[in-house]
Amino acid sequence: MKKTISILNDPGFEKKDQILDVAEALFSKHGFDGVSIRSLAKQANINIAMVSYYFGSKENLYIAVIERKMVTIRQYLTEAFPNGGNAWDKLYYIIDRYVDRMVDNRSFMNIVFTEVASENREHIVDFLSKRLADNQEAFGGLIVEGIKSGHFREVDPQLAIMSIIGPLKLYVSNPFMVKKMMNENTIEGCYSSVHRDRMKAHLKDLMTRFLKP
Amino acid sequence: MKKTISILNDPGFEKKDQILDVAEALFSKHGFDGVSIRSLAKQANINIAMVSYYFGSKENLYIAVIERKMVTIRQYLTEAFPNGGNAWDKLYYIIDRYVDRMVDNRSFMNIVFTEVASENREHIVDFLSKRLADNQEAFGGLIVEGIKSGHFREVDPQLAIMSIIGPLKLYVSNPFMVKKMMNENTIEGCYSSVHRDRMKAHLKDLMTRFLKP
DNA sequence: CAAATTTAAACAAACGTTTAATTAATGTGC
DNA sequence: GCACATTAATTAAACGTTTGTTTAAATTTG
Repeated sequence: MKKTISILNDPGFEKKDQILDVAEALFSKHGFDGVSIRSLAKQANINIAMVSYYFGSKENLYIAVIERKMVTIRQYLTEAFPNGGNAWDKLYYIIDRYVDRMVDNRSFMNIVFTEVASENREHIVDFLSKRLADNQEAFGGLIVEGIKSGHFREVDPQLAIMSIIGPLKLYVSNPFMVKKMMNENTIEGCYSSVHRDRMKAHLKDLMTRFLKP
Repeated sequence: MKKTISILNDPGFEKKDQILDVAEALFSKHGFDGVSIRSLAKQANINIAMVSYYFGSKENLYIAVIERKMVTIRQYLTEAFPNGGNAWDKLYYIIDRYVDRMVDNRSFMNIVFTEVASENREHIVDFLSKRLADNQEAFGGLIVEGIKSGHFREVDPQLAIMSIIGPLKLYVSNPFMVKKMMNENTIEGCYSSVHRDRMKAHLKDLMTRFLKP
């Protein structure tokens, strides 16, 4: 027995997480079908049988990758929203948080968007699209409120949401393109605090000009 | 021999194009590795050996899908640009055209973005990213010009480009999401002239507010 | 010792591709 | 226009690999 019997750790926690980390990165880059158990095992320095041992199957591993991050995403959603401030303050706040979350979880977000677009595994698609909808409603509700309170002009909330998520998704899911646009040599450089802040400032500026009456 | 020997048609033109049509749709939705020759042959109503017969290999078929559409894309780029009009007119014109092109070639654009993001096949990535860069420079040059002429305020051209392409890419590559947002039941409904025009109007509105001094 | 982990080997199924035989279409000489 | 040779198109079957998964033995751990 290698496992540490602890209330804090699941059995096999470290190795499972090590596999999940590699799996997330690979699934994000090459898609479900583009990742073989053997290549994954090689990169994670494990025997190919360990995937079945820990997760049962490749599809279960894929689901496990998603569910692990879903816990994090759910925490985001239940986080306390700042009470004070008007619609503008709330919008700026949520943009800041959203950029950080998307950048920090960009591998995962890639998997989510790809999975939802492919419509291959119905139950996963349903599950993920609900979570995406929750996220978008956070923006949507904010914009509707802002319009009601008179802080924002009357815009189509859904197009407003797309104007935030669109550029941000482009930023986190196309490092090759972004590298060129940002004049950076490494992928990490693209997501340094400099460019993050640049994106935050831009999205806030863009939405300010778009929403102000 | 079935082929019609004609200057207008390549030998086997119709069947090749029939295979390419199905291949483009499937590669777009499931990715290169997600498409098997057998499933493709079934959907295209051909024998599995026909892919090798016409294209040599699966990867060559993939390249053929890309190259076929590249001819169309190149035509777009060499099209005459309207001479009259100021920076605003040109911007509105190019947005209208770009939305139509992206929507009409959405399967292909999906393949392009996925391929560039995966960085799997270096020579294809290089080739495609150059074409993408050309497209983006069309926007970029326009914005820089507009700033110089005083029609636009001084913005970061690259972030401006991302603000156009981002929402548009979201629109054409996530029909599942868009179906919900647009309250449409079918994918075709999402790309009807109604929603196309809606997207055009929105992007023009968005950029107007973003760029006006 | 006993239970959990790790391993190498083997499994059937699916993969891309090739083969050899068959069918369909065209060109040629008359 | 017809028979025949030729070339192209199409097929079913088989090829060798790679796939995800399982097995049974070996190793590590408590």
